[in-house]
Amino acid sequence: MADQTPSGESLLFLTDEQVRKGIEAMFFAYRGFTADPDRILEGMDFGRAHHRAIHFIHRSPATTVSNLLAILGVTKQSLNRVLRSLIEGGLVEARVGRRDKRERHLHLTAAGQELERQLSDAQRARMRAAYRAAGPQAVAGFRQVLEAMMDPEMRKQYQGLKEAST
Amino acid sequence: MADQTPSGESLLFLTDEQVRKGIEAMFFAYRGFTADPDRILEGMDFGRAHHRAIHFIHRSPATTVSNLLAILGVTKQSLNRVLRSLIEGGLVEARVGRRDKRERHLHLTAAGQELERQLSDAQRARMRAAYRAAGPQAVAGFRQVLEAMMDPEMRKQYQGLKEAST
DNA sequence: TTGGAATGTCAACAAGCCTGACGTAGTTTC
DNA sequence: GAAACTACGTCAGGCTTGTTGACATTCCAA
Repeated sequence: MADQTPSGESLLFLTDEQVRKGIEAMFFAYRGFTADPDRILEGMDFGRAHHRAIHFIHRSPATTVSNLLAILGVTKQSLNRVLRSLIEGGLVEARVGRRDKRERHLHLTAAGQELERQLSDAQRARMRAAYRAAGPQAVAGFRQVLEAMMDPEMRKQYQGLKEAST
Repeated sequence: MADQTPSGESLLFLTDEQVRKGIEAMFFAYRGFTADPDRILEGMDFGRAHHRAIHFIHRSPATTVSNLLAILGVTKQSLNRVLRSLIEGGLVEARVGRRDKRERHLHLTAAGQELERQLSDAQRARMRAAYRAAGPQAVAGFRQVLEAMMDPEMRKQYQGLKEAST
């Protein structure tokens, strides 16, 4: 574990310095990415964790707790706290499963949908502005690199959501 | 899928659904992005916050606490705790400013440099693999979109670091 | 020299995540 | 129908990272 000489991988097309620049870009961009929803949520009793839950419940209505667990990658205790406050706040409804009564199927209430819209409008606006500034080709590259950066299981989750209807 | 009524901004070239997909890509990719350093740090007494501090001290040696504050976007009290443990751990050295004795100039010790290399090697390896998988053109797009996504002040910080030598 | 601004430190607390242990209800297996 | 397993919830306690408030030191300018 030593050499820094531009041997091996470095020859491809990028120096360590360029890669490092990409790392910093991720750091700063992620801050921007979360800034708008965070601003909206502050003052309410909710935070980023609640936003994530709302996002994926919206995306996959009637999803179960354990499904959400797998997507979010947190412990059930942690998710449970979030879910409980969302349910108490009247944003999420947990319906007992018909086929399997152990399961809870999660749905956004009207208020939940409204907050979801507010949050994702803000986040989408920034995203869209960035897309517009960078152009369609850049967007394709952006998505490609991000996808390649995911852990394999995460990539599956991500791709699985693509046509999550059915 | 759903409606997608191409009203308003959607006319540009992307549906809401496509933008949403980009949002999820950011979420999952950021998890991968931090996974390797997190794994290395766990077990040590340090965490992600320490990694960030180490990264930017490495990047801009002799930087001051308030400079680091501006880059990291946390409160000075929060940064101070991180810095203190890094100093106690012998990874960072804080030298009192010569011109202005109120300032502390931050440097990595040999041990600090070693950890930095270990962390950034891991992170760069993933980044480089993603870059390689996606190709040079995708990388350019990736960087363009991320840059456009930053808050303006963050973008300045980011670009200011480009040739941070002098 | 006195007072304000800049810089950094200490103490206390909150949010959000974690592990571990346990409880409950429903389902499956034998 | 009993035992084992599954999905979910909860209590207790801990860690990291963030926050605010109060304070010390240093510099500079009136």
